[in-house]
Amino acid sequence: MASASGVVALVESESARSQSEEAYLRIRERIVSLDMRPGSVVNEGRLREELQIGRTPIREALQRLTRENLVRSVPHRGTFVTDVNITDLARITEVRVVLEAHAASLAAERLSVNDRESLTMLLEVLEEGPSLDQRELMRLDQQIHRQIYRAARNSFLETTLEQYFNLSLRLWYLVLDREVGLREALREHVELLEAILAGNVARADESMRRHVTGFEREIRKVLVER
Amino acid sequence: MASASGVVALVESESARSQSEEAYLRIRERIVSLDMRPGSVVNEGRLREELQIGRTPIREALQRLTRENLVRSVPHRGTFVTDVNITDLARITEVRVVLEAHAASLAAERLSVNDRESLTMLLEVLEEGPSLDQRELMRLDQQIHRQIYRAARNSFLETTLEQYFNLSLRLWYLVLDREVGLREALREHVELLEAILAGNVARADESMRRHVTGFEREIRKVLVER
DNA sequence: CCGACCGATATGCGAGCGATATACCGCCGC
DNA sequence: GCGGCGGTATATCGCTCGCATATCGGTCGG
Repeated sequence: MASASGVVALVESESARSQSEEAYLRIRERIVSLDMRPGSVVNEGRLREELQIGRTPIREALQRLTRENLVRSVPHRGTFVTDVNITDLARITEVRVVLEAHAASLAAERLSVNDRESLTMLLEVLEEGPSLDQRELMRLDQQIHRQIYRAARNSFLETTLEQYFNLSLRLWYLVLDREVGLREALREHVELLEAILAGNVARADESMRRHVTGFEREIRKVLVER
Repeated sequence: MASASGVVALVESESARSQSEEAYLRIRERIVSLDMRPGSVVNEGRLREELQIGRTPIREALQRLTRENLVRSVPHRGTFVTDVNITDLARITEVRVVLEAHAASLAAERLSVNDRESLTMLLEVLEEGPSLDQRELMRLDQQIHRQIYRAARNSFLETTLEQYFNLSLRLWYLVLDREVGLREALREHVELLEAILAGNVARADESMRRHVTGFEREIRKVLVER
């Protein structure tokens, strides 16, 4: 018995505890990575057979995604993946700028030994940045942001930022194939991490503001010409 | 049939569309107003009979409240109203300060004619502030904040702030009977509204920061001596 | 006195039923 | 013959209900 559950835990180690959580994470991944395209309909029955998960967990996952603005549900008409538009991009960025900057400030202020170590490692990876392709770059960006959220030591801030980050991440996926000028984000990241590691609160705040607004500018460029 | 549903719609006009929503709002109200005390167990069956609502809607409401940190659910042990402590107060305030201030800035920047009118009305009510008791004061504070959220014209920011506001509101209820020095919040409000109405972004930002941190200071005073 | 079993309790999940809103189609009026 | 309208059909959803499962506390046996 114990060994069986041990194996299960091992197999599903990454994904989930409850089926609800599992469904949520997998559907979210699909939406963020554009595997389910913006504006397309979400077919509950189809998800059920594809994920091999019952109706209740799927339903709960969709409700959660609705609250996070990744899907939109119209009572007896259907559920749709949220569309992408420039207005939302601007609104999301508006919030992200102040929250991310604040997180960076707090991280600079409260940096623990462990967090310092993690950020230092990320900085080292950044140094060899030019050898990375867009997907690796994106993955690295994720790690950096999430590590900063953790380092800010505020669980409320962390979960809120996680939500907004996923919304932004989908936008990045949208422009992934057009060689968009997000490589200069590398320099921004270096500056940002150095500021945090130096405990320079004001500069960390400032750097993160530039980074997030720069991100928006680049995404917007590609988005307007669609 | 049509008339019956019409009557129902009339009776429940304010509260809900779906039973899920109804359950959510009513349970949230109970928690925020301390009718369900922090740390107490949430009995699903009891809620079911008290609210005359089925199991699924209650369950969905509780999940939503879990996401908003108003209840905490431990897998097969029970669901509890989230406890209150000074650390959380500090963390919540940390986020609120930057978000509320940003909302105030945006409101000052984007104020529409209608919003201007609403805020002007609230300002007039404020002028006769001293005649208000604590509960009315609290209600007025709610209206002011929510109106500012709306005036900021950013739906993402609005929903996020709504969540944090409810968390804070519960803390206010906690100290409601001790005549706590939140009356000076009146002056802060006046200054805040005037700044927004004048379109003074920097001052709106500044005023809101003072207001939220002042709020925290007062709550904290009462909280530490418990 | 300690450990293991067992019942109580509460949640997680699945399937079906009734309600509802839309879409389509046929009919009526112009 | 064409356009507007009402009725029916269908798909989806919200909710109820019941079973499976996991954890805890108490008790019995060693």
